[in-house]
Amino acid sequence: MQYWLIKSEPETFSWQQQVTNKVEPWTGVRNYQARNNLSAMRCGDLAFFYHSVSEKQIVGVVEIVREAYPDPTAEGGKWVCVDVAARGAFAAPVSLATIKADPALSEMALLRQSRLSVAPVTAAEWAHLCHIGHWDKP
DNA sequence: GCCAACGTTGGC
DNA sequence: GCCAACGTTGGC
Repeated sequence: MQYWLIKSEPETFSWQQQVTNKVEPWTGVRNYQARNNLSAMRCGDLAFFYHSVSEKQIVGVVEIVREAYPDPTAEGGKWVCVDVAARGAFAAPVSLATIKADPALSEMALLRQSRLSVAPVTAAEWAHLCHIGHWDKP
């Protein structure tokens, strides 16, 4: 069981759309490190859904429901995508400013490598963020 | 294989 | 809108 953080610009694909669609293919990743992270995801893994650019906050949680397969939006089968399903919104979205200000989260991949759109999250970071985001589902 | 030029992401 | 941090491309 691993934890992740996936980014989306809300103007491109938002949490609200994720909730409406329920299951969504996470396509469009064109970065090798992010692709490696996608490939390492397993069914049942959980990921934070982060709104980048205009909001810069974690807004909800998704579950990986289909492991890496060729991204239909890419030519040549070079890139992969996974399917994710909405598992619930953060009652209190956690902003990037909050994450930056929290010593317990200072080592997050999100901060260390801001351009990485699919990043790993440690179990400790996950538990801490769920706590301050008031997300108490299993 | 190196590196300058260019493009993209994402925070400010 | 600007800029820092990366990543990619292409000339040498």
